[in-house]
Amino acid sequence: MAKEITDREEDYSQWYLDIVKKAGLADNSAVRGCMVIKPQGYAIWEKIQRQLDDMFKATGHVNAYFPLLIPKSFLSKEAEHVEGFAKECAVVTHHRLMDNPDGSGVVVDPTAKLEEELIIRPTSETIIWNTYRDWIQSYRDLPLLINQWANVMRWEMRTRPFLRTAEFLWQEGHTAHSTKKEAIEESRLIHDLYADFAENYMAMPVIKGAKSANERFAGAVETYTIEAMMQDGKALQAGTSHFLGQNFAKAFDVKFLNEGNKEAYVWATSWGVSTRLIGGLIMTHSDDDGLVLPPKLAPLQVVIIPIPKPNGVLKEEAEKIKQELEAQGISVKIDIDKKKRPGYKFAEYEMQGVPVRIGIGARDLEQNQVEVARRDTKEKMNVSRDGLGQSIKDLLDDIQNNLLERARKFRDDRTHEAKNMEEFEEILETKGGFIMAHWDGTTETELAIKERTKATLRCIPLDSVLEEGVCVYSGKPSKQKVLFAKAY
RNA sequence: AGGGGCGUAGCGCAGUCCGGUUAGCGCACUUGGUUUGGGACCAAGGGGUCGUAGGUUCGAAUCCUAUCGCCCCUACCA
Repeated sequence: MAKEITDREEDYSQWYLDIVKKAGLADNSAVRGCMVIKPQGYAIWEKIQRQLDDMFKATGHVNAYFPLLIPKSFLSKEAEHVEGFAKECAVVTHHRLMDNPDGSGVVVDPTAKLEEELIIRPTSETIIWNTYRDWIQSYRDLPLLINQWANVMRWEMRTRPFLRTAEFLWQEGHTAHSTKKEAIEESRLIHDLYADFAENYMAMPVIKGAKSANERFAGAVETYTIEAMMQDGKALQAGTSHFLGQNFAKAFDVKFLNEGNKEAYVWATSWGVSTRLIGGLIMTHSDDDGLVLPPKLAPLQVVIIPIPKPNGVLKEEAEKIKQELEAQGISVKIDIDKKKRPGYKFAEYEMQGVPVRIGIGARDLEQNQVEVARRDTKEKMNVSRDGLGQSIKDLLDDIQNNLLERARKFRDDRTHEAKNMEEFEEILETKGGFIMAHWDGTTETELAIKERTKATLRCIPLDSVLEEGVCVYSGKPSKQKVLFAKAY
C-alpha cells in the first residue's frame, strides 16, 4: 500500500498537514498566511455552520452583517481592545491603483490616499457597538441578540491551515442587555451551547472554564472557553464566549432608558467559533490512514462501492441501497468510476474520512448481504441486506458515540494532577497532556510557570471542586485546581 | 526580527561541487487495451521562462551579484 500520510508518531505536525492536503480540505494560496478552503473542507464548515446557526436561532438570535472595513479610530476607543489587536491589523491606506509610468503594471496612486485609514476587521466589536448606539434607546430595544457569519483577518507570523491563518471564517455573536445578570447569563448560555456542539456533533469532549485575567479577550470582563485535547496532548481553545461588562457601551456611548426612565449603559457579550474547529476535528479523531469524521458532521456519510464484475444487477442493487439509506436521512454516494479499482477507492474514501463504506459484489448478492466497513475502527463485517437502512443508521449512531467516548478516554488518560513543580515538569516531559494544579490566582505566577515550562493556564474549570490547597509554584494558598497545558 | 535549509513539469526529487549534445527520474495526467473482493499492468503520448533580474563566458540549471518566495529552529496569537 502506497503510504501517502506521515505517521503521527513520526511527525505530528507533518501528519496534520498531510491530512489537510490528502483529504482535500485546503490548499496554500498565493497569499502568504491565507489558505484556499477546498470543497471537501468547505463542506465540513457548511455542516458546522448549519448546525450552529440552528442552535443560535433556537435561542433567539438573528443574523446580520457588518462591514469588513473599520475606521482606524474605532479600534482605539477601548483601551485594552486596541492593545490586544493593534499589532496584527491589516490597514487599507489607498483606494486607487494606476498604471506604473515605467509600464510595468500597476502601482498605488499616491493621490488616492484615504483621509482616515481603514483596518480590516480582526473582530467586529467596535464597528458593531458604534452601530448599536443608534439602535438602542430604550429597554424595549433590548436584548439585542445578533450574530454574523464573516471572515476576519489577523496578521499572523506563523500560520497553519485551519488552526491559525491570517484570514479565517467564523461567527461572532454580539449581544446587548439591560442588566449585568442577563448579559452574564447570555455568555454562559452560549458557552454551554458551544460545549454541547463540540461534544454532541464534533464528538470532541471539552473542558468548560473561565480564562485567567492574562488570557482573557482584550476588552472582556470575563472570558469563558471550551478547551479540547488534541492527540499530541496539546490543548486547543475551541470557542470563547465573553462577558464584556459595560466596556464597549462606555467606549461607544451606548445608553438606554430603563423602565424607571433612568439612563444607563447597556451590558454586552460577544462570542465566536471559527474554522479552527475543523483543525480540532482533524486532531481529535483522525489516524494514520487519513481523516476520520463524526457522522453528524461528515458531508458524505456512506459510500457504496460496487465491486465491478460486468453485470447491471450490481448497479441496480447499489441504487436500491442508496434509496433505502436516503430514506433514513443518510447522505450516500455510489462510486461507479470504472477507471479506479476497488482497493484504490477504499483507501481514497478512508483518507477522506467517510464514516461508512459499503462494498457489494457478486458474492454478496448471492448471500443476501453487503460488506460494511466502519472508518473509526476499520472493522469490516458482513451485514444482512434485510433492514440495511436501519442497520446503517444504527451504525452511524454507534460511530458517533464511539468517537466521543474514545476521545474522552484519551483525554482522561492524559489528564494528571501535579502537587509541585517537579511533578508538573515530570508530567509534561513524560506524559504530556493536561495538568490540574493549584494556582494562587496571580498573573505573576501564571507567567512564571509559562516561562519555565511552556505550558499555559488554559482555564479555571467551572466544575472543579473548591478545596484548600497550595499553589504548585508559589506555595501560597489556593482554593481550586486549574488546567494547564501546552497549547495550539 | 536572529540562525539554518530550499527554489528544476501539478507533486516529490536527481543534475549544481568540477559550466559543454535535445535537462532527466518517480508519482500524477491523456489515449488504447487487459484488469477489478485492499492503493493493477502493458503500450503510446502531453507537459519545463531550471524562482526573478543582472553579470562572467564561445557556451550558464551549474560560477558571481542582487532580489523575491517558501520551509525549519527561537518571542506573541481564535
